[in-house]
Amino acid sequence: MSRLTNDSDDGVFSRDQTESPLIDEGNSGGSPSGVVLKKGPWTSAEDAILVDYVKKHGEGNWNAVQKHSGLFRCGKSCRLRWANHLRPNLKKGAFTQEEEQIIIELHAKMGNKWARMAAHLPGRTDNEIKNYWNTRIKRRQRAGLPLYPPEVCMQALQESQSQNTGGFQNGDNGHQDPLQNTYDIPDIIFDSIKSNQGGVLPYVPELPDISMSSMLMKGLGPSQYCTYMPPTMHRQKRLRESVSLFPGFNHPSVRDGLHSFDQIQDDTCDKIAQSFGSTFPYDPDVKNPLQYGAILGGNSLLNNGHFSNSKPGAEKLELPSLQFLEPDLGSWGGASSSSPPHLIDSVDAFIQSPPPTGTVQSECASPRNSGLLDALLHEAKALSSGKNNYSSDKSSNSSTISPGELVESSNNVNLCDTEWQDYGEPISPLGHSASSIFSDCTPISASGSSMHEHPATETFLGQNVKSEPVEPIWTPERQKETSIRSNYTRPDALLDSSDWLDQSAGCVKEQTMMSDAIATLLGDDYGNNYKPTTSNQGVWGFGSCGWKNLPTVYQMSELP
DNA sequence: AAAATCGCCAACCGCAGATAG
DNA sequence: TCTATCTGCGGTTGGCGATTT
Repeated sequence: MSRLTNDSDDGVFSRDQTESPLIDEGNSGGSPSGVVLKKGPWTSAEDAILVDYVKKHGEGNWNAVQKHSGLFRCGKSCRLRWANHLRPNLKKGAFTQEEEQIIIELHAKMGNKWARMAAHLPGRTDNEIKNYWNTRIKRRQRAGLPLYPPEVCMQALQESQSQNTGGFQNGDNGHQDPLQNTYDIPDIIFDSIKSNQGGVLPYVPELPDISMSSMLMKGLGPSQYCTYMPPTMHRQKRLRESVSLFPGFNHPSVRDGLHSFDQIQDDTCDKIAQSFGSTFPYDPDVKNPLQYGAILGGNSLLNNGHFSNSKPGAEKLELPSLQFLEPDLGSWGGASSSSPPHLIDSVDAFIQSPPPTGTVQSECASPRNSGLLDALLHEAKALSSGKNNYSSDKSSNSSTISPGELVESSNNVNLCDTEWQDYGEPISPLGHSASSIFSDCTPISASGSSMHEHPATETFLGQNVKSEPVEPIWTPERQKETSIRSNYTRPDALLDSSDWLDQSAGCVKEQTMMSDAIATLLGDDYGNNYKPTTSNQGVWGFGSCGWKNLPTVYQMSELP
């Protein structure tokens, strides 16, 4: 048959090897002589040969291994085996928490640059990191959790702001030490922020519909909006995963009250869908982050009555890095009538733009295989190209919320507004008044109707917004259940139970949805390992104090 | 107890850049 | 300058054990 079996006298080839030798397709690394090269798992004998060869000849010239060692493996396979398993100083076993944190940070900065990431993790291979990340993606997506902890995004934004190097750096960020948190964020993001501070709200009628919300949805992971989550996962499993992802929930005090944490997500989904009248059909083809953003914007448009012309089947633009986003985007993108949670809306409102009018992606194409935040930055750069087009002409963009409306909306929620002012307003992590987020996320119904009442029309920012409940399964019982559980989505919500009643009841009539959204947005690693840093608090008002109100929000949700 | 599902891991594949001839 | 080869990287697949239904 081949040398594969004939030369087994050296002990290299085990029985399983000779039984089904695979023919190397002859691509790079294949045997030029056409000998049958083995594929599949390596045996210890093969490992020994390879190790011995490398000891003698050093790394490299992998194709010569087959020629000189009698090892019938292609060069690529040898290199891979050596790099991933045989080379010295390899660290085996599960990633430590520190390593995981580093990976998260690195990925936030680099994207899917596994090799670069591996360079920052001694003893770890790119393959390991890649596998870990892919598993993490699956797990968190299934659990409806954001991919990145908030502090990662906030840190990225914060440090980018402080960096202020005045230029968008090239896509190759890997040369910087991510461990130093030198994230490369285009200044455009912060130009917008500064504009907000100056009272000149960015209004970008001609900008592609890339918004901070979409950026956040990407950066934080759209998965916090579990609406796209495939409903196939058993609730118990989701509960398990949720708990595993929220170590804090293992605490008895929390766990005892968490009779069905996964229900939170379901409820969140229900509420969101209910509130926005969508089932968020899954559409894996919709990869357009811009459309994604447009849809997000569409929500804010719903809120303020200026509906966007984002529509189903809009241009499909590829994500620079699809990864886990694809289905997520699709879930949103497939429903023009649907809207994501309010949380993001006011972000959009500040960097709102018309729906994509062209192939913006081509203008801001991220480097190949870039990661989420990476792609995010490129989008932002594209945004920057149109930044100068800011205009106050509201009429030119029916899809844009006006600054005035935002201010107005902010005033509707004095509680949140005040808190944010106390902690750094108007600089918010999202580049604008955080209170506007709260206000937007906190539908103030003039009629006082609650979301669970399926109001045919809700008043957002003084405008009537049609709400199209999809699943008439929302019940007061479920709402109560959800509200209670919502308190557990952020462990710290349990800590503060005294002052929330003092808060304006008018601020929170419909808190549940928002709290869920925020919980999903922050709850993940917040409850896990989010240790607000001083810098976080100081710059963003996003530290523990900055979110002081969140527990209130949750607790308020328990109001009858 | 069996089937289904999932997570983890290892390995392969294809592409692209670098380098040598 | 062109071509072939090597090397590295990222995406994907498949196997296997564990867990769940």
